[in-house]
Amino acid sequence: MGQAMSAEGEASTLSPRASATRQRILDAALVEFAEKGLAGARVDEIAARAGANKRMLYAHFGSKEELWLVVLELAYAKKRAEERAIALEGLTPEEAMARLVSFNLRYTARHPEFVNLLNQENLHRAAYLSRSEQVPALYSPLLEALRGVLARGAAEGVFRPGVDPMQLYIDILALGHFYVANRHTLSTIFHQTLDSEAALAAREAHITAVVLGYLRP
Amino acid sequence: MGQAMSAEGEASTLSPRASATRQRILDAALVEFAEKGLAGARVDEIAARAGANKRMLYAHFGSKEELWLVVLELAYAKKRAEERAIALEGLTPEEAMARLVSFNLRYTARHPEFVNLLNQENLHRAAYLSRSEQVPALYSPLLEALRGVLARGAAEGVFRPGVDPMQLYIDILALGHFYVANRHTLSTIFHQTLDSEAALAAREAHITAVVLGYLRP
Amino acid sequence: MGQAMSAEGEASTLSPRASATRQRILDAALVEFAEKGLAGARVDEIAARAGANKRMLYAHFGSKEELWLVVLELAYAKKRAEERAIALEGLTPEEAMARLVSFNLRYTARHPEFVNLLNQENLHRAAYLSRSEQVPALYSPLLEALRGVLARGAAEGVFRPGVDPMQLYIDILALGHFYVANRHTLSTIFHQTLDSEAALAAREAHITAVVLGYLRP
Amino acid sequence: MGQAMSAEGEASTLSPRASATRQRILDAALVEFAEKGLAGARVDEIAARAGANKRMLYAHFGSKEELWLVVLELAYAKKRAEERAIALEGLTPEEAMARLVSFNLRYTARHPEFVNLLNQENLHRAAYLSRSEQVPALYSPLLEALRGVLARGAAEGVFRPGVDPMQLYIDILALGHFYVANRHTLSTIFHQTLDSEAALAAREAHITAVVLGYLRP
DNA sequence: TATGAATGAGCCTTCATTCAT
DNA sequence: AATGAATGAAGGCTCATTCAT
Repeated sequence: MGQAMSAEGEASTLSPRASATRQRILDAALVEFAEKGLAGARVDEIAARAGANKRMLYAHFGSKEELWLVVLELAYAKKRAEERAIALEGLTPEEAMARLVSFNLRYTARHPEFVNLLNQENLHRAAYLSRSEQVPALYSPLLEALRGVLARGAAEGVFRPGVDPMQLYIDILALGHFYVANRHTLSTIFHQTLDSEAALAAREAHITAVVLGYLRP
Repeated sequence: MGQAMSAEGEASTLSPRASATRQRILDAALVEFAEKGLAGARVDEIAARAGANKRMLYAHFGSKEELWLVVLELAYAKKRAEERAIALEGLTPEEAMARLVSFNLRYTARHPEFVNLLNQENLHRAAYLSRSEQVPALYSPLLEALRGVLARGAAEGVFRPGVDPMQLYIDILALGHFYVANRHTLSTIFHQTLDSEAALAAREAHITAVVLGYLRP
Repeated sequence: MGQAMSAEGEASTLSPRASATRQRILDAALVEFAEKGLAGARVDEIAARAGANKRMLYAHFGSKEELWLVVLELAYAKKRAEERAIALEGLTPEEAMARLVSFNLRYTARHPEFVNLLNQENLHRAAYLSRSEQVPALYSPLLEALRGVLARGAAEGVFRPGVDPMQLYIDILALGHFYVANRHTLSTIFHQTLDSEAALAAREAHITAVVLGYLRP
Repeated sequence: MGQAMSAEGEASTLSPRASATRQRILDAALVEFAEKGLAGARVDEIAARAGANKRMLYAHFGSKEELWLVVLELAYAKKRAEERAIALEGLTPEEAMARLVSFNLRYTARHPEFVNLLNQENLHRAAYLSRSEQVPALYSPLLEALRGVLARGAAEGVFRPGVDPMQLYIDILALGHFYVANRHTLSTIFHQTLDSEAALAAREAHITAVVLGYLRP
């Protein structure tokens, strides 16, 4: 993974030069889409940022909307790849849960583009994501892993039983994602800066306590 | 701010006819902005939906962006007005908390426009909201009320002590708002419909349990 | 007729100013389309020629292709209106036929735009014309009138019997239209100028002789 | 002219492979130009149809417009080659004339690309053809042959005297070419299919009768 | 000879905004 | 107060053509 995982298959058939151009366009598109949204993003701007010709964007991706989908898929894949790298099985249930909570908050904070992408995609009622086959496939293993941790915790008597893994994963996403996604409006209405490392650490401690507190038997 | 302020403020100085036109434009703008976002919304479409002339839109609001701000302020004000109507003081701490959690989920589900508006505004780093004086003022009383409930619960021994009311309120918002805001992508990646009343009721029960479970001493 | 017969109905509902703009766009479009064809015509150029804003073109006609159809319909309607004004019934059969032949050659020569329009439309396999309801309706009366002349001539013993009016009308069109439509390539391959009034008069005499010579019993 | 000249001229100096590529481009260009016209034709599409690289097209022909000229010249040359093969001298004057009429209709019907090419070239006022030295040279012999037939017919008392061979040849072209070139619009306005073999045979009989009927003394 | 990648100009269309009435 | 017409500046996309290999 790591390197942004070029829409597999294509990379191998492209010349190094074309592949590099493609990647620069993807990088630029991610920035532009995250900053301006799908409707607000400008194709000219993406091309300029990529140091590429606009025509190349169309040669590689066909349209602004198809480019959006590829960017979205890559963003999901990248996050899931990092998340998957957490070896939940080797940790105590509490530790595993804390790591998941922490990872999601920290990843989101490190990658605010991701939340913007998701918000936009939801504005479009997931019209693009629903055409993706690869993204949903990324989440089945995650739910299974989470189910395992919950079962283990319940068996060990450290977690309450009967917790729905999907609901809990949504909680984990929500507690981190919402904070980051809404940091600007929240900062405004609460007259506080939520972007600082201190604020983030406080949030991390708090939401870890929320999840673990809830899971107590 | 200034002339971009709340509908009520101006209503008194406008003729009934002008006031009605203004209101129809606001209603239409809310729908259009919520559906398409700020960049995606079309001024023509708003005017058409409002059954008004485009020129009127400019006469009343000056520009698309100022219209956006007014719509946003009204959306915040409306939600807070309903939330304020919950008489937290007359309820047990647990009941008060459950009501807050429930209200926020249900309101958001009833008004998905609101989440779209917030997402868009965050995309713009709260650039418009930060020009509003009205909205932040709506949240100080809320935090005070919440602080009261937490203190009461701690004093009665039913809540853990030391809970930060702002963090908790963000949790409450997050657990409901994120679910609704991301229902399309979540439905896609989890192969489930999250829009149904049954799904919503399940979510309501779950997040109430999360908040109250966490608050246990 | 005369004045280019604005796509009826609409004219009455448009303000004089809008109607004038619309007409200027139509006039400009006819020139541009005739000179460059549908694909070669430039919307910018049409707007500029019309002294209008490009946006107006879209407000009135929706797209370049819809504009094309309107221009085409008007061109047909205009020619048929003039042709219809020939009172065939009051003439001897020979005279009526000669007038039809002559009119078609002269009209085409006066309106070379018309042949260019038709050629383009045929290149597109009549894709636009086939969406028109008004144009085909213009030709039924013509065929009836021609059938009447042929019958009269046969009855009087001056025309051969059994002549198909459609085939004959196509001949009349062909003998005039082809000459004008292909005057540039014909001039080139025959090393002669076919555009002059003298050449046109010679052609007129010749094709009249052809048609009447053929019709002899 | 020069390097844009006929395929044969260059074929001898090209490698077999290059020659084959050149020919495939010409074939593809004929199809594309005939379908879309000069402005509507796409260089990418021609190269793709030819299974060749776009760069090859430029290497062989220099530009889209020069390619157009070569295609046009070849089309003329091909038609004239077939027409020349009719041994007019060995036929009776009537038979010779009938053969010419028939050939022109049938050739045009078999090669509708040719009429599209001519129409486009006329749209451009023969700008490309006028740069050709080859094509006009093809038509002098034809006129001479036709003049011979007419003289023979007049001498034998079967044709009227004084017929201008050029005018008559234009008639022959017109009666066939116009029908084929305008078959789409004619079918539309006359509510009839003119493409069928039956329709074509009827046209053939009719225009033969027209020409021979006219030529009667 | 042949190719894939790249380019810049330009095309059709749309937008937020303003003018004239 | 309200309207229809008009505008100029992009915006997404495509084209003929050329470069680098």
